[in-house]
Amino acid sequence: MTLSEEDYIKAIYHLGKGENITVSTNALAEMVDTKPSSVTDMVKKLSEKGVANYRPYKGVSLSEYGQRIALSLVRKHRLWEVFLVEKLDFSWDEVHEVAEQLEHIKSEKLIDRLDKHLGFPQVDPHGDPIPSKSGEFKKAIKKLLNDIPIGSIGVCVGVKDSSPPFLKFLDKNKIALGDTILVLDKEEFDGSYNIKIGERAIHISNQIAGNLYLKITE
Amino acid sequence: MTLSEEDYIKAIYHLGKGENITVSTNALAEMVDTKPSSVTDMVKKLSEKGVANYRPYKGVSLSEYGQRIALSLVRKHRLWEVFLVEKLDFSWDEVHEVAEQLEHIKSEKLIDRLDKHLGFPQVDPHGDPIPSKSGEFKKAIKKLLNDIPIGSIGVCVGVKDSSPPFLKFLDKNKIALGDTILVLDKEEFDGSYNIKIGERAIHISNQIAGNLYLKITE
DNA sequence: AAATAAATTTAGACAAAACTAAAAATATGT
DNA sequence: ACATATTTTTAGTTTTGTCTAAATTTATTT
Repeated sequence: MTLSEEDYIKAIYHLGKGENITVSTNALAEMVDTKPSSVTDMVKKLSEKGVANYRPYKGVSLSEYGQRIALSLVRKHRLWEVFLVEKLDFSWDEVHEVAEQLEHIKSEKLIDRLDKHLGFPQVDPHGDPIPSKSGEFKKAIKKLLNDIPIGSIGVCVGVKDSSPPFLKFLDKNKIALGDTILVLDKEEFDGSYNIKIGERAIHISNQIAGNLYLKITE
Repeated sequence: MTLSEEDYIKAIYHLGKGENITVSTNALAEMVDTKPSSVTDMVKKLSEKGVANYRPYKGVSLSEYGQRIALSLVRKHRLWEVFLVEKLDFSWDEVHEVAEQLEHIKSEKLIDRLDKHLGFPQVDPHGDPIPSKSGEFKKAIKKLLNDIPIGSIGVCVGVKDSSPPFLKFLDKNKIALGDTILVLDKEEFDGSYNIKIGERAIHISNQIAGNLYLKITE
């Protein structure tokens, strides 16, 4: 696959939310930052190659084969993101652009070895799961901390309330986006939580918990 | 610079041996695996861009600017090679193809961080020096072990005699291509050497030393 | 120094991936 | 249901990097 073809495949995959949903020409054009007419051309080509199923005026979806390719690209992308954060000290929000380039490197051995080097990580720095070599992976969902079962592990991916006092609280308690959080238990009395961030256990009110989004994989 | 342009720049650089030598169209065509007529086109473009100096029928050389680009590509290539060997356990001879792709990734930060992650290596797995960020670097030369000064450090890059008995000797003594060798001293009596391979000190005859090529940087 | 050989360039085409403008199909509003 | 708006496709160009074949320049022989 060429670089462009791979970009389209990934775009179809992401617009279809991982399910095998048909996506529109316009949506695709927006996603890959090009004109609809260019999308029509490319989508015909992908269809001829057996990567996608295209019906004029009806949209495109990925074939089995196309999905395999998409998952392999997602796998590469997320492994590189882990590498950038864990080994090269990139921050949470700097990795995407570089991973977007690295995911196109063609070498099976490279990815296998990278996976091993990183200790076979299950999720990327945004809490999204990394597909296995054979393409299996669990879905991730974003939920408020007070809405997920005790014992879950998730990655902090956002806040509901972004007022200065709340952000200040997070800062003071060293809770940052990208942190991995384990939900230890919940107090029946006031609905407060004991959670663990890395090696550090802390206690937070129900109100705090209700403003923290975690990404968890079931 | 596009991928193709970068490939040409690197080819001009390597054919010119790092010096600023004028390179022929045919030689370039062979190097980048294309037809001479395509080279003519590209070389005109590079010249217009200020990357190269081209005179019809006379050949091309890199401009100052082109040389800076070439050195940055060489730097990236060699750093990635170190990464592949040191961190991902690739062997000596598997790294080139993958590094050839990785060198085109565009991110200054990525390379700076990679450099740091690797401990600011001075040479790649083939014993070739890694240019600094600003483009300085020492030349490497290939010499027989019995032809280099005591105290030198070099990387084993080849053998003069490749007969089975000699290769067997190397194997038995765990001397392999890519090994870093320190020349400790030379016996006046028989011209034999004490050398250190990694942490291991061994003794070899002058005849052995005369058949081992090391790459050293002065 | 003329004749031949080799290297290089020019001219014209092609494939990939994009674009613009116009046409066709589908969707929407009243 | 008809008119209009939106979406999508078609047709025809453009750019990048390549190619082939022919023409030109440079190098080598004799």
